[in-house]
Amino acid sequence: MSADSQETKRQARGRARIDQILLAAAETFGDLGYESATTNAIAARAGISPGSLYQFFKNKEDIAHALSERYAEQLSGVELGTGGVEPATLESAVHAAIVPIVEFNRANPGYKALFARTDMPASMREAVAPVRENLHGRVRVGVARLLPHLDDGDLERTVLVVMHMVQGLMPLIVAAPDAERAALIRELERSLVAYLRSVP
Amino acid sequence: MSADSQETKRQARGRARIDQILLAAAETFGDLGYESATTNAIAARAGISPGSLYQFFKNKEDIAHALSERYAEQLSGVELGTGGVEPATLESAVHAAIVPIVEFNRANPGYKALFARTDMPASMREAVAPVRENLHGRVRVGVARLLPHLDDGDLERTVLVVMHMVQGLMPLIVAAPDAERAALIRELERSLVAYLRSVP
DNA sequence: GTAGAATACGAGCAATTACTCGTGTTTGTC
DNA sequence: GACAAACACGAGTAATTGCTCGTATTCTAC
Repeated sequence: MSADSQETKRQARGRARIDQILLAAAETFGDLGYESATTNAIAARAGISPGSLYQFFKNKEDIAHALSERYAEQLSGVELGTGGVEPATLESAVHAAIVPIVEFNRANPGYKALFARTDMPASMREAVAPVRENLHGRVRVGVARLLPHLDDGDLERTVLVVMHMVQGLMPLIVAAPDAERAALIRELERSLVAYLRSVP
Repeated sequence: MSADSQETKRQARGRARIDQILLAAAETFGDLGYESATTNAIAARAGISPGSLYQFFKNKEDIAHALSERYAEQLSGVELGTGGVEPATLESAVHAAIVPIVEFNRANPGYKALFARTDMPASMREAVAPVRENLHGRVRVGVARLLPHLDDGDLERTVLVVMHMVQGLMPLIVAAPDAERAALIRELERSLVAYLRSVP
């Protein structure tokens, strides 16, 4: 996935460049969206030349993939629950998952440009697989704990519905002013709780 | 909004061309998405030259806008309820709205390429305004009837949440195979019913 | 029938953009 | 210090694409 097929031995300087580039890419994707973000703009934002960018990433999609891996790592470090303690209610379980997800989305403007989109060119699907799988797996575990009686098919479908409900409302939440955002988060949590309770 | 500032008097031939172009645009948008669909490809699909296309639309965005207007018209003709008869239950009211919306999405593959996207370039927002306003207004009427006690702010928020829940699940529903689609539609309806019942 | 408007063509322009390549500099290793 | 590998540059290239323009044909109004 990296720039070279036979791994090049990165120097400290090179690793720092990769960080710069991924940061610049995240910002540029966040500002302009994936397709409108040009590789030259990313390089400029990172303070390097276009040629240097391609020393570390073999193409634009490779940048998206690396960024996706980085987001997946960061997400792995985010607790989406009550941290081992059994949640008292469904409400508190949902709340404990939604709050950090919203924070993550707010803190990473490039995230939504890559993942919070319904239309995605086939080439991008593969690039963003790391994050999707990370989240999907964790949501499945959470839903299975809440609704242990579901069979595989029903569980899978419920997970998909939950993820799409969250994804559908997230742009609204992130874009809203502070006061309205709190209200929207309550709506999202309420819709999830109500939905999960309604599962037979 | 049309190609010319001082309206040109369309002949029957011209109106037929506009129909061809909008049909070709809808198909091309549906296949490739808005940005990847080239005007030359639309012209080719419509069986005309690029030059002819620009006799009727001043640019690509103008095509999207005209298509949006057409979708808005078609949607106006779609009954999103029980047709004057008071619905017996919340379930039946939701069902009566969701079924035709899903059908419309399935029948118009270009629709999702324009509207069912979370990231939308600013230039496109204006182009798709006709459809958004049409749907928004009708959903507001429906929600206000179901939840007459909501004040303006709560009503508006509830409408937004409902629309984004539908929009979030629609790609899943449209893409699913027949058997799974029926199950997903049930999930969407159940989540909407549960959410609306949970509104204080 | 004729003038003018509408329709039609398609080669090609101007701008954009992902990416390359020749060249030069810095770093790690011995 | 010498050598190779990593890093860096940025002008340039090939391809794409939205759109134009000169020209030719068809329709409508009178």
